[in-house]
Amino acid sequence: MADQHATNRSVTARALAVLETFDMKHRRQSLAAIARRSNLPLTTVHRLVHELEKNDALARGSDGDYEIGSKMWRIGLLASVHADLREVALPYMEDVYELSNDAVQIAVVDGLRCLVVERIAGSRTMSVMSKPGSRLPLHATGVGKVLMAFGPPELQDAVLNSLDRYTDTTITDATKLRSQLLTIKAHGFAKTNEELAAGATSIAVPLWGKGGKGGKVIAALGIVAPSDDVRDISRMLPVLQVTASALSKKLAESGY
Amino acid sequence: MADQHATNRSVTARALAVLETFDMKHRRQSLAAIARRSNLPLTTVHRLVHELEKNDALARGSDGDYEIGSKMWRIGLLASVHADLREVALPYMEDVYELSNDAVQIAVVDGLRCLVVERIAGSRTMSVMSKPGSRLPLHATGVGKVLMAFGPPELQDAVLNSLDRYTDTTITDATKLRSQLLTIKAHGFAKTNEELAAGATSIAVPLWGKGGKGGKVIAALGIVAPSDDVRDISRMLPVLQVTASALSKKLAESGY
DNA sequence: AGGTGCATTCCGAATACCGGAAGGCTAATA
DNA sequence: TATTAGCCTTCCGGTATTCGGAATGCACCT
Repeated sequence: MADQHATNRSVTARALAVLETFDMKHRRQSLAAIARRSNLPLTTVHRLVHELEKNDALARGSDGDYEIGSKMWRIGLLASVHADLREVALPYMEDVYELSNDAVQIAVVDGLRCLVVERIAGSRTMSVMSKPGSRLPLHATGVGKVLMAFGPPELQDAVLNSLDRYTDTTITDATKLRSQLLTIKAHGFAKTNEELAAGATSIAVPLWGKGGKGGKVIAALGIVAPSDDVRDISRMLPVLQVTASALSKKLAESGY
Repeated sequence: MADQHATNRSVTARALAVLETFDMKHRRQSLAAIARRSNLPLTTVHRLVHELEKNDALARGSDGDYEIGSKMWRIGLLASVHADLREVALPYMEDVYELSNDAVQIAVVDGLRCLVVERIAGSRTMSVMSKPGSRLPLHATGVGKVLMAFGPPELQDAVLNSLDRYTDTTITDATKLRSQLLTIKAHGFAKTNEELAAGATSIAVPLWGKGGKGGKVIAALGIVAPSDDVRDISRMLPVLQVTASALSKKLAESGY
């Protein structure tokens, strides 16, 4: 199984595969590294990478390594998550941060993961895990569980089908999680306790698009706090709910 | 002349051409619109767009229109302008903003234009022209003139070769601009007065990478203010210079 | 009912892409 | 200095992939 790569992939798909070998941990890569990570023959990558470089999609550092070019950046800014969601949500997130002083984040569903669209936090806060652009597991984060709970059944089934473990409190039992999702949907918020990383709790609520609570959940808003904090993270629930309600309206206005 | 398009372009180039038809004014486009704007046959675009959609590079709205997908956004965040420059510069820019209350921006050279990497400004400030990701002319902006003045001669020649006019004070005389560039290089800063848009002045200074003032200029930091402001924009020069110096060191540290 | 604009499917022909093989380069090894 | 082990690059013949015109089906005007 596992995508026998190479053949049977269009040029476009291969080119994208090349671009996808880049991530936060691999911002600069040698030609050979790209070839390895993309499962493509070296010569093929060589050709593709040159083509991409010629078109400013990749840039080449002085040491010969490749990196994502500025054209990719410019194009990426036009994505809806950025231009529509992030742009509108940021001021609201700042309001929440003022009150909580814990990391505030907003996320959407992306495939079977949860894509962090924006995150604000004090300089010292928590893991590097959830930078904007990170893709976290749906079942082990507050925002993720909200997105699952309010998402389509197909999504739930697919995710429930393979629940990776990250800590010893990660919920990996499908039945248990499924019932938790029902509770979340009923109560309108989700909590996690050290399910992704030790020492971190989180709480999250849904953001609704056009049609308000009758419509669809388009994103989730949540905060992450150290689990040894004497203040209970639940105290922030009302703030999150009020903010989510205001933000939802705003998002609906701007066409979401 | 003028790229007879179509033939003689690789698949990769065509795919990128498709992506490039998107910009701030065209965030969502129909298939036909993409075809028109990319100068590619409709069927060809149809195929490419499908391929891109299948790979999450494009997404399709409910109305059938296409938009840039989240994958593009994620990849774009890895670009050096974003992850290295913007990330480091932002706090410094905020300091400047505190003091000036005018739009603060940072830009790099991108081809024959000047790419706005980040900009902070009060909600009411100036043109929409310079959002992050915008590509402004080099010869009619403060940051642009700095980048030209300290840039390689080839860049200067190329730009001086066609100086578009935007206002009646835009400098379109190559000789005049060339001498101004010398002054800028000597004094270490550039000013503009309504050269890109009526009612706006600007002032800008260079940011140096590794090697300090002996090294290369990697970006420019500037502020834009209404030209009818009673306070002279030049009062901010010292602040810009001090900030630029501190920021340059920081950039050098983080490998720039 | 005819016209315009858009999206989609089909298919034969052409060509742009594939990727193995071979050579050149710079370090590290012996 | 010879030897290995990386990496990057160029070459080239064969074929799989892409190309795009033509034709169809919409939905919306007039």
